[in-house]
Amino acid sequence: MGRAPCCDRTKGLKKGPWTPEEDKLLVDYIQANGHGSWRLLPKLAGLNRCGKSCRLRWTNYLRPDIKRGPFSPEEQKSIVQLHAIVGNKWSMIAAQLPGRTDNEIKNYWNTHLKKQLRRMGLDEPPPGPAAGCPAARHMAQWETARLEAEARLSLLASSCSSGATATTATTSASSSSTFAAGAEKASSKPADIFLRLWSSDIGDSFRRKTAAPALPAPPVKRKDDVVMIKQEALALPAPGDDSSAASNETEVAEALEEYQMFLDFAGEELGLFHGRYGGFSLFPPLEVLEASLDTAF
DNA sequence: AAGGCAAACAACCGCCGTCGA
DNA sequence: GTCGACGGCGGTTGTTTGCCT
Repeated sequence: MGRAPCCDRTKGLKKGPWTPEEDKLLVDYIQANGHGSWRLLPKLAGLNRCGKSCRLRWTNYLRPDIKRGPFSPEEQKSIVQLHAIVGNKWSMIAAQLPGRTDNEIKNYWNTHLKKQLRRMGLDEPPPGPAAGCPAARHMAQWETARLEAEARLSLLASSCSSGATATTATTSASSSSTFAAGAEKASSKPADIFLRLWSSDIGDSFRRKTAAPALPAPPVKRKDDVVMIKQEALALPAPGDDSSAASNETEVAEALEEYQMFLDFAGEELGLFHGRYGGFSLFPPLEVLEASLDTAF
């Protein structure tokens, strides 16, 4: 179903750059009355603009919480990481960067980061049909799985290091949503980027839009590692009585085994994709995953 | 100094999803 | 269930700015 343009062009509404006077009218009106209906706003505020133009001007430029100025290295890094995960979902990326607008991030990506990555030989996969190819979808699914796995590891690590039981992280191993809730409960300030991501709108969006693949049960390759991790995790003092401790042991063991499955399977997928994007992969090399296990425990 | 060019950024356009009548 | 209004989003375009020759 098509729809009529939001602005009646026959009325000679002004287009193009905004003047300081127009900005002032818009800011004054919104600060006094809120924006209400954007369609009615221009008339009420005395502006000869269409409502859509007013909304864009406000959200992208005039809003008081907008942070202007150059992107910090941390912000750049976040944008690259988030773009690798969610693609051109600028609003989702902007939601993770307080004070930055989707338009600003989009422009910054197109004018700076895209070129930087290209120069570094980290070009994007070709746009168009390839984006919907099975390999790309497969990759997105695995990224979802990896995020959850990393988040679980983060939660386990934070729970262990704080002396708390790992129960919170593990009782919900079969449920992403309860896991996310558990993660939030376990730490008001999530431990790292993966946990923050998983607890964020992005993680939520993944959980809703991209169902994690139904994992076949792959053979656990690095059994020694799992055993070692289990032993170390289980050696931690578990508060509560003995029966709950036994239950905790099982849950911890299950969670760790599940995480190991993620790692092993992702590692295999890494090998599959590693050369595809010039060595730039969403999946960290297996050694890095192993290192993260080492540092976490 | 002037013209050409590319980079950067603001703003527009059109599509989509949601909501209420 | 259908339709229209609305806001949001991503892609694209237009304008400005700065650099180079």
